[in-house]
Amino acid sequence: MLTLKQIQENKQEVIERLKVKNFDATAIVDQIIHLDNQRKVTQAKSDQLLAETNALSKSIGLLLKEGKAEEANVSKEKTAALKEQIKEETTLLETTEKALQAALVQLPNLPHTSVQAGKSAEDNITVREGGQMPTLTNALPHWDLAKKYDLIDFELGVKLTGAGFPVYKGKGAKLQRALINFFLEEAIAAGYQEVMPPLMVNEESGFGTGNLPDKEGQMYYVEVDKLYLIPTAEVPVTNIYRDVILNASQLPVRNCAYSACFRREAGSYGKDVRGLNRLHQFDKVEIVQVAHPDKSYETLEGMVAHVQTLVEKLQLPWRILRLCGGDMSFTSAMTYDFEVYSAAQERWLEVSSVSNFESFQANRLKLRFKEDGGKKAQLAHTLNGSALALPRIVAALLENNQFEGGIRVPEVLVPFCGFDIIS
RNA sequence: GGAGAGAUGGCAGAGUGGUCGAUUGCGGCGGUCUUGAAAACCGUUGUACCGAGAGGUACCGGGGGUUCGAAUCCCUCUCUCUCCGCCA
Repeated sequence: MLTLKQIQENKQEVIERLKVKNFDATAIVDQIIHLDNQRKVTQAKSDQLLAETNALSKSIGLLLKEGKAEEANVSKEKTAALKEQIKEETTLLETTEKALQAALVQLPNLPHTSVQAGKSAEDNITVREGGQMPTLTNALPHWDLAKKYDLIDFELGVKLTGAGFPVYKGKGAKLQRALINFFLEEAIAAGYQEVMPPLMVNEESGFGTGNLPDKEGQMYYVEVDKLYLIPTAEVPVTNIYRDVILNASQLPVRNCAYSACFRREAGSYGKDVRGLNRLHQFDKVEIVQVAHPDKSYETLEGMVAHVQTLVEKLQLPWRILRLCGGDMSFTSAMTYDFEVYSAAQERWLEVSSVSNFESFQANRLKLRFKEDGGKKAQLAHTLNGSALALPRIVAALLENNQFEGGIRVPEVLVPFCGFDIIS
């Protein structure tokens, strides 16, 4: 969430920049400023009353020590009246703070000043592209290939769990492992430290990365234990740094993690959910960084460059989009999407999203750092990206590399899976 | 799941109703000494909010209560440890 300081000092700018995300913040910003001002007044009053009571209590202690019980009793009566007032003020303070918090979490992150306005995916800008476009005729879609070579069983997944939970089999399963290991090794070689996080998180973690309260319905929830299945490793990995104060010399912190990801995907339908295009459970390697505010956009470019090497090594046709304000997530200040082209579906599939959240998550997480020798802790910047999400990569690999005799496995994966042809 | 013990500052560990934001040790930072280092010695060392400042307020796992006053007493929740049971 945005900081109160940001909103108080740059009210008009906040409103203007959120227009780029098609968000009218005027009413909420006014409400926040009003509540914050009320909070300050209320706190000043309540602090002063508390100070008076504290002083009286101290004097009562001294009086009793000197055996002046009569005088002590007079003071005790005085505190009774003060306590009434304190209760009133603190109740008001609490409700004001709650209302303030409720208003604050409604504001999306400010898009970076260079982000273009726009309504939907159509307004995204292609910043780079590469790879060979496929020239296949009569290419089979990946769901047919998966059946033909017995790689993925969607119906079996329906039997075991439900739609969107495929069962990978034989070389299909091994290809998953190979991709996971390939992505992890690439990330480690690029300087990321691997972590293997829990697949469920508590409510605090969901709040820290901005998944709660607004995306509640997108996560699976285990009611009895009040735990959420993670929609991405971003959630547990970023929350490692919740309530942490780092030294500037430790930045940037770089982590990578493989995890299964769980998404309810309520409201999705049609060709978007066919085959591997949109699943309730899928595998992903995620990269996460905590960066110094002055360096976070450099960091973002570095992460984009890393993801680019992955799609290049896999020899897939790729392009990088910079998302317009309207297509960006609630929490992001700038996002690049990676898409790969799939030969049979004849369309671009999103396989990665790399974002800078600036201090938006850090503010919720209380993730801060201190300049070397500095006294004051300030909010760090957080970033993350998929590197990469498997299902659509698999879809594109199967579709683009098919030939009469089978499916060719990209060279970089052969050491990881042990075969070069699926037949 | 049953029984018991515990949760205090970066870490260790005191503190069982008042001047305790908290003794002390270690670690960190600064200094003295030294050619340099070590040792020794001296000083310093939490976070947030309000305030122009002086200063004030809150925080001893979370929440609630008793009291003029709570790290300290009571209730409750969470977590950790030990033993028993079960188990990948």
